[in-house]
Parts: sequence; C-alpha cells; structure tokens
Amino acid sequence: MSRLARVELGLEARAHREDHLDTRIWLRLLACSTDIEQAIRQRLRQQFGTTLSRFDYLAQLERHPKGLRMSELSACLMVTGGNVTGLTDQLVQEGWVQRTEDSRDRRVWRVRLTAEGRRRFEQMAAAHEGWLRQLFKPMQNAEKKALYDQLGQLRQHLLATSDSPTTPAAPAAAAWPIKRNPNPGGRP
Amino acid sequence: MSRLARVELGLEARAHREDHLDTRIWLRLLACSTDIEQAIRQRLRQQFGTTLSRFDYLAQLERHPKGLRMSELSACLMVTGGNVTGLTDQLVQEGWVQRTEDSRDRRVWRVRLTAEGRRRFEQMAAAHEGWLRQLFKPMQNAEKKALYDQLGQLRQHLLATSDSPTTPAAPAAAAWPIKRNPNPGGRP
DNA sequence: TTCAACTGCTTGACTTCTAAACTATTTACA
DNA sequence: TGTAAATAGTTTAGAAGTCAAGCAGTTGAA
Repeated sequence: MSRLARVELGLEARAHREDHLDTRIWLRLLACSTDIEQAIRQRLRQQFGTTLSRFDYLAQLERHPKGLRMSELSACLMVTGGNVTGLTDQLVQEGWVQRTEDSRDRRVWRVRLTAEGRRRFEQMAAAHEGWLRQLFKPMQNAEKKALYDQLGQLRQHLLATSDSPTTPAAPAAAAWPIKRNPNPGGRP
Repeated sequence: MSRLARVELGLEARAHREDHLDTRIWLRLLACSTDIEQAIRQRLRQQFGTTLSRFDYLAQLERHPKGLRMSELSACLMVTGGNVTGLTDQLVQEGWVQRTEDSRDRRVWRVRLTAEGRRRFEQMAAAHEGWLRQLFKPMQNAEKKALYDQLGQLRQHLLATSDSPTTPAAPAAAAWPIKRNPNPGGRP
C-alpha cells in the first residue's frame, strides 16, 4: 500500500467494506472535520500567532456585543468552565477582552471584547472566511447547499436524540475489568 | 436567550446570517462532529475505561494484522509522531499491542495487536457500532446515503486542494504584530 | 432570620496533543 | 569509501482540555 494511498484515507481508513453505513458516515465526517480543523489551526498560528480555541472564543464574543457570562461561553464553546476561566485569563492579560462585574449578581462575570480585541478579531475573521472559501472552492454551489442541508438534518436528529431519555447515561456500574486507575482527572 | 436555545446551537451559534455558505457549512460540520465525538468519548470512558485516541489507534491495527510502522500510524491517525510514541508506550505496557523490530531497517518499529488486545478491541468495536446506530437512528436511510456521498465529495475536494501548490503554506514572514512568544513549542 | 441547598466561577492535578529539537540509522553520490 | 542528506522514531516544553473539589454569593423555606 503506497504512502499516498494511506495518507489520502487518513482516519477514514478505519472503515471496512462490511461496516455499517452509520460507522462509515461517522469516520468520513470526522476525517473531513479534522482536515479542515488542521488547515485552519495551522493558518491561525502561522499568520496570526493564535489558536483555534481563542478564535472560537472571540467569535462568540463578537456575536454578543453586550458580553457573555462565563457559563454562557462555556455552553456556546462546548467546553468546561475551568477551560473558559483559563482562556479568559489569557485574553484579558493580552488585552483582547475585559471582565466586568454584574451589578445584580456578584458571582457572575460578564466578558466582552475590548475595542482592540474587536479590531484584531475582525482581521482574523476576514482571513478565516477567505481560507474556507479556498478550501471549499472546488465544490459546486448546489453541492454545498445540499451538504449544508444534510448536516442540518443530522444536527437536528443528534440534538433530539441526546435530549431523549433513551440515551443510556451509563450502565449501573463501570463495565470494564479490574483497572487501577481508569482516568484520574484526565480527558476522557 | 434561554439556556436550551444556546446549548442547542453550540459552536454553530458562531454563524451569522450574513456569513458565507462556506463558513456556515464548516461551523455546522464542526458542531456535528463535536457532538458525536463527545458522545463516543463519554461512552468509551464510562463503559470501557478507555479513550477515543486509543480506540482509533487499535482500530487501525485491527485493519492491518501484519502490523504498522509508527510513521504509518501517525499518518492514518492524523496525529504527530510524538503522540504515536506516547500512545504506543501506554498500550504496550497494558498489553494491548506489541512492538517488533524490522529486520530490514533497524530504525523502524512494527506495531501489532496482541491476541488479548484484539479480543478486547472487538468487544469495544461492537459497542461502538451500536452507539453509532443509536445516534443515527432518527435519520432515514436515503438521507444517510446522501450525506455519505456529500461528505465523500467534500473529502475528495479537500484532499485535492491540500495537495495542490495553490495552498499558501505561509506568507513570507509572520504577519501578526509584535508578540513576545507566539507559540513556543506549543499546540497551534 | 437563619441555614441548607444551589449556582457561578476558580483552582489543582492530570491527560492528550503539538511543534521543534534531538538521536540513530539508512541512502545517495562524489 | 566517506560523508551529507534524508528518514524513523523519541524527547521535551507547553497549550488546551478534563474532572472534581472548593469558595463566595444567592435563594428559599422553616
């Protein structure tokens, strides 16, 4: 098997002909997502010296000029609160965002872009859009629309399923054999 | 804005009505991918005490009974070599895989599943397939096929684009303003 | 009014992954 | 043959993420 052939498959190489369509869709989706993500990460780093997480963070703030609470950011970004605290500390220190107190509830922080942060983010966002245009250039417009709709349907279904009580949170007890230290304080 | 509404949007909330279709596709793709990934990670951890990276790693080996080199794994998994070294060390220590020397080239390691590793992986793979079946259950078969094909086209295009010389690796010099420590040895 | 339960955020210990520098081996070629 | 370049893998420092415990502030019911 040539190197090229393997590289061209990437994560999708896991798919077997006998695999269910569900599995094949997932592997293909993941491969596409990883491809694009790596391309974006690399460009953000090389051209702006920043990371995708920070970009995502700033993008959410740009959508909400009045600012967001930490917990709202956590939900939007689909990451834990601890992570948001860390990102916020960095971005505050570098002058992209500012924390302001909420007069009604002294536990909450409201985070918003600084003028400088907004200015700089807008540059990145323009570049970001250009990169995506380039990545998707070979696709026909009709293809794109179709893909966008298909993904929309998938997302609807996923959200419906995850909310339903049919999703088993976990079996009564951990089901794997004797293991000293499954995952202490670590990422899943 | 209610919590539910926000959570339901997640990463996709970044999309504005005026954004280009390309951007909107990407955000939707990423949201779908993240949703599924988190579901799978959670189940792997809770039910098998393992991680998605390890599962992916083992899945590649299962496809290749004769074993793979570290560099081949790195390409298949779309991760860096250093990462493969670490994962291999762990899995060898836990008895899932074994390193064997290559008689032709003393630099290379050939990694393969142990019998125990294969046995245990097969259990996980069966569960994995079940989870995906569950996640995709609400989707019609025709929808799934359409999505699978659309993603296939996208991937083709992405691979074609990334190979082409039109992709600018980086501008002549780093383009962001004065920054003491852009990203020393860190993740992008 | 007071105290227990809840909420919003932070902290701390830990894992995963990356990029870049490094070591060891093989290959190409003058 | 001898040496430079290329290749395979490892090491290292640090970013980014997780979970769980902890603290301060808020809420609500006796």
